[in-house]
Amino acid sequence: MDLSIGELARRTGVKVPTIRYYEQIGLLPAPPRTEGQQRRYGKAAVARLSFIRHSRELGFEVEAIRTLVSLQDDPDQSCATADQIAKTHLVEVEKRIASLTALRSELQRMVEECACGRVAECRVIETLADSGHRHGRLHDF
Amino acid sequence: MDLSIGELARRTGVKVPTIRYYEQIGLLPAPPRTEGQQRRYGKAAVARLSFIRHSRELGFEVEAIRTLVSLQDDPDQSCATADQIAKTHLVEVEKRIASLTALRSELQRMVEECACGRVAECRVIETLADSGHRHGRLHDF
DNA sequence: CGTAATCTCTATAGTGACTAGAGCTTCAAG
DNA sequence: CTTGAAGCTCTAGTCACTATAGAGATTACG
Repeated sequence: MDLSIGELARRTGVKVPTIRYYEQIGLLPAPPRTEGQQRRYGKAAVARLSFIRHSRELGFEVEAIRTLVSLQDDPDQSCATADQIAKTHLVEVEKRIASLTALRSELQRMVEECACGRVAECRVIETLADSGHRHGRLHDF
Repeated sequence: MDLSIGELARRTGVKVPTIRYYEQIGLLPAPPRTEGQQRRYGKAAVARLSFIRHSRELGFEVEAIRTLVSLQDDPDQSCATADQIAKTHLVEVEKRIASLTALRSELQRMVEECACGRVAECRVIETLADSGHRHGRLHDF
């Protein structure tokens, strides 16, 4: 096992520049290099990068992952922290689902009611122009 | 009706710097100014900014909104374009919901199975470390 | 009318999590 | 030994804002 960055990328599904970026921000440890300064990775790197990737797929932020990987490195510790991170994230995800579901209904209504005539009668434009909506945060998806 | 930027912000729920940003990127027209160079807005600005805000809430990207506002300004045009934008977005939203729902199940399973002992037996960490997963795109939330 | 509090101005830089490009060097195959 | 893919560093760009600094304008109150 002595993988180039490209090989590691292929095995983990993480792009090459992203791997270098993770190293830069200290999420992935700097690996040994060849004489010509090319990175060479071992099994541990594949495991850690897979962990990071899966965590990102699940929507965990890099800061949360930083905590999770440090927990993983210290297996005698209590996992209450990991549990808490996962629970918090679960709440976030549930909020997003609720928000997107509301959005879907609104879009469906917009599209169904659009008879595709002139804009003057268009329900899509009309719905968007309608300002009678709660003022929540904009980024709640 | 001669609103300061702060007043406009309060009425539409869009933050002051965001309003200036929208003007900068040409989403909101530059309003007239007082002698001291302060922006003053009328009814039309309130309407347009509400439109923009609601569109953003619904997850439309700024580029899509640019098209939508130009459609709104030109009410004799066909609304097929607006309809198309909404439909495309609906498909996107449905994908996100599906993705998040799958994610929720995984998180729920993780959290439920965590006995909160040591990290060595933690299901949260274990699930994340499990690399036996499909390689989809990372940004599909 | 004076002054203090608040608001607004511009400009620049920072956020998160990458992504893209330039211009070079190294490595593995033939 | 040559070729060309893959690697290297570094900088800048993405999206949609958000934050900060330091100045000037406006408003409310006494």
